[in-house]
Amino acid sequence: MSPRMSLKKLAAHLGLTEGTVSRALNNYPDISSKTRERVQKAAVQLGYKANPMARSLATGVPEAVAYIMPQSHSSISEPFVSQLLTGLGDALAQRGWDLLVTQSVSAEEEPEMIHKLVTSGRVSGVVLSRPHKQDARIKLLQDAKFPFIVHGRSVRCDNYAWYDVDSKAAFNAAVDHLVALGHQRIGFVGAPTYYNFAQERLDGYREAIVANGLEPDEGLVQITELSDDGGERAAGDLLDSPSPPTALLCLTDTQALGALAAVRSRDLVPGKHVSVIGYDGLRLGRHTNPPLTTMAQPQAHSGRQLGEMLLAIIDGGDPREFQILRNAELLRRKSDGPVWVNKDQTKASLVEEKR
Amino acid sequence: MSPRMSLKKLAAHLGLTEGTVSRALNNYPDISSKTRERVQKAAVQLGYKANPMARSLATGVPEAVAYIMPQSHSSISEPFVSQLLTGLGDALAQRGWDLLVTQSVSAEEEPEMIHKLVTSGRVSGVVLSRPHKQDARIKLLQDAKFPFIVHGRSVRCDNYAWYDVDSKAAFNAAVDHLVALGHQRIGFVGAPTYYNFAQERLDGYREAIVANGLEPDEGLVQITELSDDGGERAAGDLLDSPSPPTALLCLTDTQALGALAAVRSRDLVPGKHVSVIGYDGLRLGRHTNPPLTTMAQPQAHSGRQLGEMLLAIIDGGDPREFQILRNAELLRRKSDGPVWVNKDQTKASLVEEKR
DNA sequence: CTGAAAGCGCTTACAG
DNA sequence: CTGAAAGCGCTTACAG
Repeated sequence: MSPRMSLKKLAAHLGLTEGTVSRALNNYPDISSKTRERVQKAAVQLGYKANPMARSLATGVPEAVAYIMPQSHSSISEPFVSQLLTGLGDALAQRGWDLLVTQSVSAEEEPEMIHKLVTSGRVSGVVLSRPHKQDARIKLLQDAKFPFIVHGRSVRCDNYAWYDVDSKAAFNAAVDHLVALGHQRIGFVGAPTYYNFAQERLDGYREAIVANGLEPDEGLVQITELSDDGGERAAGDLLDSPSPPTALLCLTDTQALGALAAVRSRDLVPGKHVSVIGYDGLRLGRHTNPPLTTMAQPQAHSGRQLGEMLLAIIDGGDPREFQILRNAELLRRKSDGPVWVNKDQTKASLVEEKR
Repeated sequence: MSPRMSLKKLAAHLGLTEGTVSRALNNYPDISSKTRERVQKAAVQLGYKANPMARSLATGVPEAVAYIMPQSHSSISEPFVSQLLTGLGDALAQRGWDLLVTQSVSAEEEPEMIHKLVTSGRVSGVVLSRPHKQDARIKLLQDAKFPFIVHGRSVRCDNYAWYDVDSKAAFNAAVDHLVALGHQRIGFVGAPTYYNFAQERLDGYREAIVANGLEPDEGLVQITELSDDGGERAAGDLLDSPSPPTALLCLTDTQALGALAAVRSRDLVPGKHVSVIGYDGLRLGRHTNPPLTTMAQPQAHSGRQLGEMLLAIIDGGDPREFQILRNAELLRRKSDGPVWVNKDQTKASLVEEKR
């Protein structure tokens, strides 16, 4: 490792001034193509790369972007962040930019953290995950006119950039599917609705219940935490109720894992006695008992898209022109099936009997 | 958002020079406590924070560290990187440092990438994952005398810092456990041994086979890729062999997921007809069919430890003093059990019959 | 087309 | 104890 190359050394080596070398390297049009080539060749030969911090300081443009990690609720569904980071990193690498990862200890500190990030001058933009319905972080970023993009949407999402999957449509489709299988009592395992995606999915569920001419029953919806344990508890409560659902629709695959456990622990067979459908399309759903039917999000690459859009916005693009809505698709594995009807006992009485 | 505070403005506001204010902020001893307090109070009031890039440029110490993401082989086991990042971030946050995340497209580019990182001056240290037996990246970092720590170890690991779990001991324990259950033919589902952990675990397995007085049989070891599909194929080959194993020891939980599938698809019951043991202790193992017995790594916090150790090394600590070896523990769920013996047919003939 | 100079926002010897 | 100056490694008007 030679003692780190610098502009000064490179310029001296070439017998030029630093300014000229810098302009040659940055492809300024007013440099003769001859010296430009000479400079660029020498740069690669001597392994010269401009120090990004010095450059950022001089240009005022930090060549980095920050990803705010969501606080994890469950260690299970985190393949997402890894995939997202990979995609983001790819997009940034195209331009030689860096990816910073930050997190806040608590939800309350998030705005404070965003503020620091924005004023710190370390990054040119940020990507947010899992927005709340009313998201203080988004407001902050907007007020500061700071480039950002969100993975998901808040309620009012017309005036910023986002990438999201249509939760409502997905839950419509899931309900339709279950109804087509004969289910009339469909339970919903949800999460606190300050998360906008939790609200959207609940809305999608309710909407489809009505659209299918079923009786809405608030006793069929359970709000719980975003984890397998939460899903297990909520599903258990639903199954133990006087007139239990014959199908369980869960907010996430992680919750659905718990729901499967709840079903099994009552000596019922998921996919036979009780249908269970998750959302996310995590690969690990192939290995559950039984394999989990789920509304699968479109393949990966969301990270890359987010990265590219954010870059475009940093370049001056209008955030409102970067709004992508994708669709989830039903991925049938083995945890759903026709409503269970026994000769002389209904599903409800079967559950009754098990107690 | 007021027009970003600067040292200059703060100094003007206080009627002091930038130098004095800077020293007061950085707790130089030669500043009167009176002005120090006055300055620090004003700084918080006006929300002044030194620009990290400018500061790094001036001090020569980049206040950031890079984590090199391992190329992912499977989207399943990635909860690790998320947890690791969280821990690392926590450790760095104590000092107000940043966490950069990078990745290489291919294994061949890794050294090149490391080189760029080191010479770029953006970070003061790096953390590496999943080293190879002979790891070019480690050599590079050592030659450059650049602070780093590795999550895992290469073969020669006496002269740098690392955090690892004792794979060999874990696989000894797993074999002992299976032998105690009566297993004599224990299959091994592994991965390419350029990964040092793959080699260590294989060594641990072999060692224990011999120590338990069993006949080593290379026909019982299968090397495959680090994914559920890989595990499924390898386990399938083992089960379909003329004299199949009665137990399968897998390099990772992800592979074990595939092994479970292979067992089930042959109408055998994991934990009854064939025992399957994984390694990692992923929570999702609670939801497999049946729940996966595994050698569980010690609880989280490895990220935090790695971060703290790296910081200590950057501060001038001797890397050799930062080497932590932890132990995995057998986490029995439901995929292991006594060797299967039927009245009039052995396990082997049972498999035979299934064909 | 290239050079000389100022500046980005800090820190840190060096004086006094 | 504080001020004045130089410097970190770049970029970018401004001259010529």
